[in-house]
Amino acid sequence: MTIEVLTKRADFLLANKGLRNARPGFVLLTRPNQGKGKRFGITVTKKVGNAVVRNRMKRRFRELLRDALPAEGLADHDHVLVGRAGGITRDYHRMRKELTHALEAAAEGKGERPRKPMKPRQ
RNA sequence: CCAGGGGGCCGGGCAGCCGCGUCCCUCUACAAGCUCGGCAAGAGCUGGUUGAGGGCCGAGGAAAGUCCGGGCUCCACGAAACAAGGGUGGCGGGUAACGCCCGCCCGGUGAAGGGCCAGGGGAAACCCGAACUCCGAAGCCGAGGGAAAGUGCCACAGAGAGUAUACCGCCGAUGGCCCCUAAAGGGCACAGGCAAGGGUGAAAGGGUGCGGCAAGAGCGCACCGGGGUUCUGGUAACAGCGCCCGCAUGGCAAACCCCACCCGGAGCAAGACCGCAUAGGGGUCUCGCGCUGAAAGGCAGGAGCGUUUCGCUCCGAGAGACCCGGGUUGGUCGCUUGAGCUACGGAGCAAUCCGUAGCCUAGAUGAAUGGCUGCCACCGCCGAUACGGUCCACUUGUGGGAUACCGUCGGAGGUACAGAACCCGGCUUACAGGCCCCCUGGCACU
Repeated sequence: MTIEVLTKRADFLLANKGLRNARPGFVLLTRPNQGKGKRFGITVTKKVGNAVVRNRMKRRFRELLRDALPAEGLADHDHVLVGRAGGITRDYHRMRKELTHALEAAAEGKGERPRKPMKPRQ
């Protein structure tokens, strides 16, 4: 089974209404998507850094998700990782374990309630 | 060796595991089209899609800032002139072009050093030589056209700031007054003369010296500066020699302005096509509805093209304003062969250009070009060490001592700035660190 990538802005806005699980390097958003399979997306805002920083963070997150989702991902859910300050400097393997725990918490229905949708950027 | 400078190049490497993007190839599956077939079975070909495997290539010197200049695309465009606005500004060259680059000119700055010189040493020859000042290379800096075309401004301070001025001061020859008088002389600072010195200032209407004078002053002279000009050299900017002028017109043009030259506008969200959507949309208000014709259309008229002339376009029975609704956040093309890169040869001081041969070197779009691990490399820091060198001593191959230096060993760290988004030529800014080359002056040696 292939894992699709989210590309539409509307999908990200919907995911923002799902469960939030924050970790030092990232925030994991999960939300059921009515049987469209496992999908993922990555959000790194300009607040985090310049283009080099943002691209590097996206590559690391993509690597984390590629490793984690097939086994640990939630079926028929959208997964969105939001970049935070420590996303680059934090040890990769440590973040990998943190992602596992975040996914487990999401599968059990734990996590914060959704925040209010942010104002559209750009 | 000392001193002062300039430029170019690179900007981590290797290995393992896993992964991404374009393109190509093989196989598999699916349906389609075409051809061949007895129009049967079937075979072959073409492009597409799904999946698997393999191969090639895959960020920068600034990809950045978006400050200039182009290509390309669309819009406007009949032409020229003029106006407006913007830009550039020593001269020559290079270039597709530039506000860029190269060479040169001018002004300023510029180390060691040199000239002049007070003075010192010396019997002399000669030597040393302060301050001021002058000459000093490469390099660096210069919005570097015009201030005798015009207008304007020059704050504060100051007496006076561009028709110069007279506060302190100097003088008071001449005239006046006073003293003493035979005469000479002396005094006062009244008339008046002066602008040297002081003071103010960013700037005081050439500077230094000598003469001159009552005191002064280009008043006269010498040198320096400045202006004009003949000639010579140079493509030119300009430079040099000579002659003349006693000096007559300070700064600001990044204040207006004048002169010369250049310039249509918008940008790949350009633009083209496909799909979707709208169904040639709806509502309200205002103004208008001339002639001809069956109609299409034509004419009058109106509007626009910066202006003018001729000319062109549109409307011509509808037009305008406002509100509501729809589309532009799908796809394909544009999209990478280009002022291209490399090598060799040639022209040129150089920027750069010419010739020949070879090469094809990212095309993503929630945006590929990577993630993790190990080893190495480089850098400074901390610590250890007398094993090698530097250092000291002498018995000249031994001893001593310190960790300041180069090595050696160990440790904890760091490895920058930064990510193509249509493409080029520049500029500017950011940058851990490494490598290389060159210029100029001086000293020493050969």
